[in-house]
Parts: sequence; structure tokens; C-alpha cells
Amino acid sequence: MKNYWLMKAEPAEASIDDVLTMPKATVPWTGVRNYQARNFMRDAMQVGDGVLFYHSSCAEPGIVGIARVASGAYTDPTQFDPTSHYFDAASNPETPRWILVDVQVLHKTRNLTLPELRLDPELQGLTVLKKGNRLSITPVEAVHWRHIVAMLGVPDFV
DNA sequence: GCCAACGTTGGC
DNA sequence: GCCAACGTTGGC
Repeated sequence: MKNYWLMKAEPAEASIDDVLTMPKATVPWTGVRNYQARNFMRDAMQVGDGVLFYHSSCAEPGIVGIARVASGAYTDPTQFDPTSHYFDAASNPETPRWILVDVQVLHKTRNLTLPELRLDPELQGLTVLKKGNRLSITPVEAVHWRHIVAMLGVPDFV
């Protein structure tokens, strides 16, 4: 049973266009430093899960592409790099605290903006629309996933 | 830049 | 274990 996710990226750091320039349009989803988001990657994500690629902290936040989970969870190396913004001095290499998965972009889409998402009655309950939501990785219900891929006119690969 | 919401830390 | 203080996220 596959799952669906919304994953936030800051375009200033790793936009969908940046990812499309990478080999196989695949990016190691580095920098998650929240336990709830980490646990989703570690415990619930499977290769092949559907991903809504979301741009946050930018002029026009919204869903900008469709992606898939392309690897299982593995150690996020940036936690051990003192020069990295994501360095975590408290993490021990024998029991790494932070992990990541690879995410592969399948389709860049138009920007389905946050205001548009909010206006759609069928998307009520989408976690990213909830007040105070800050989680960078959130589960998406199958009914919401199907609605969004249909709106964007991309094949539902999951 | 502001601020609401939420997570984390640390004193007790 | 409680909770105040502080830090971060992220829309606006």
C-alpha cells in the first residue's frame, strides 16, 4: 500500500528547477531536523510513494511538481559536517539522529498556489492548509492526491 | 519585518 | 513532569 506526501522545499535552497538539473532529477532530501518529519521518512515512506513538491518561504508558495520517493531512508551526512547549516553537534555517528530519502521529480507542473489550494472545497483537510502547520513533510490522503494530479493533468503513477 | 503557531530546551 | 523562555517556520 503506497502512501502520498507533501514535501516542502525552499526554492532559494533547492527549487524544482535545481532538482531537474541533477542526475535522474533526483535529490537527497537533506536538512530535515524535526522528529515528526524524520519519523515519517523512517517509518512510513516507501520507494514509489507519491510526492507533491511544494515551494515554501517564497513569493508564491504552492505545489510546483510531482515526484516520487526514490530510496529508503539513510543517514543524512550534513549532520556531521561542521561547515553545514544542518550540522548537529549532538548527533553521534554510531547512532545518527537525522536521516533522509532521495526524491525524484517526475513532472514539473504549473504552480498550484496556496490561495488556489485554499479555495478548493475538495481539498479541505489537506494538512498544509491547516493553521499553524509548519511540518516540512506531511501525509496526503489518497483522495486529495488524486484530485491534485487530475487538476495538474499529470498521470497518476502511484 | 511582523507575528502566530509550534517545537525544543533547561531550570526546578 | 511542568512550564517559561527561546528558536524556528512560513505566510503575509
